[in-house]
Amino acid sequence: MRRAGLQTITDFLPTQSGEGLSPGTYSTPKDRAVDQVDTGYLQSLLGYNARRAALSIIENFVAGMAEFELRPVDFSVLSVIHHNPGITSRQLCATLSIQPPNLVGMVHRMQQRKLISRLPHPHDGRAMGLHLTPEGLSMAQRAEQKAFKLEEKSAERLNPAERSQLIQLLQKIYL
Amino acid sequence: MRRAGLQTITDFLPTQSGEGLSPGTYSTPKDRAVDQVDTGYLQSLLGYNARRAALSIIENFVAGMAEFELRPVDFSVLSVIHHNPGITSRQLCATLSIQPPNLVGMVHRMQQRKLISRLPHPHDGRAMGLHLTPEGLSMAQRAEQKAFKLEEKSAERLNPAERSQLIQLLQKIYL
DNA sequence: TATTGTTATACTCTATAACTATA
DNA sequence: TATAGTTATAGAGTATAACAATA
Repeated sequence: MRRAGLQTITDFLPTQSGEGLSPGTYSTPKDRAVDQVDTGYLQSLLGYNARRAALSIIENFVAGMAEFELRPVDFSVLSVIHHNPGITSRQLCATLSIQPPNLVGMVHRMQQRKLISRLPHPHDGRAMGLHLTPEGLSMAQRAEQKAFKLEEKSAERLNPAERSQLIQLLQKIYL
Repeated sequence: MRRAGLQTITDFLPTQSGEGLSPGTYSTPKDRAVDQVDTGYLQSLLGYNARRAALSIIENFVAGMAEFELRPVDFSVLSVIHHNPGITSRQLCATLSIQPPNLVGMVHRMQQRKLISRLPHPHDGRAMGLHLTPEGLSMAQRAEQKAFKLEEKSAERLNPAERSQLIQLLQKIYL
């Protein structure tokens, strides 16, 4: 299964922070072994750190949400419907940057699990409104509670002020 | 191609920050349309923000590195070899959390592009040391310079102190 | 017996094209 | 003509199993 693969890095990257390391030239002795790998340069890159931290949190999240059989994306879908009853597939896709064809299966499976129901849209005959069933609501509430505990675990080395500042800084990047 | 897909969310998630929103119960009128999607809950989750920020940076990075034909992972491989000449495939895999079979092709392609060379390991006949060619060194230097510019762009709304604090906080999550 | 590098391969995720029904 | 939802499908990423060569 690929979900465990979220711990893999494969995507990461960028560039130097304010006082970062110099990209300078390195002498390359071709006959010496590397005993300790120097990751200092990558660790000076914001993108590398963001990716690594995100993967760490996701890994923890995946493990903790296994009991509900919810992948991160499933949790998000459930949660967005929870807080936006009647939302359409299209709105959900726009909100979570999911391609419409890729949402179809997720919604279908959640419907089979009796977590969500699709009702006619009040004034658009093409669309369907997504709602939680009582079971879905119960699971959303329990999953959100669990998510809170998992977040506490991931951020255990941050105090409340740091945690909220971290979120603020992250939002300055992408919002 | 999938690289563009990095803007897709699919993975995100977690839980509530210190003073986050209440997961509480919501009334669900089944006959009303959603006009404005409320993303407040997800935005209170550290993991969601980390994932979104990482994707934003990656998207910017992918676009900016296109001129070098380097994906983020290629950049990281090149950069780690740059700063650790003679590193083995195995060490590289451990450093970047790449599965060994998935590194083979990357190394092979970079070798074909004359960016890296593989030399016998000084005291382990099974292993090969990875080194940059002169062309590889030149590209690593230029790419790292470009990465710095791209990072400045991604973090343009952060001052130097905020940028370095963001990195510190991220490292408290995963290190 | 364990490890390095490798091949082959399966599975998951993501994107695009094209269709239908309705607006 | 444009949009919501859908089907089919291609492509990229990631994982595991198994092997030869060397430690």
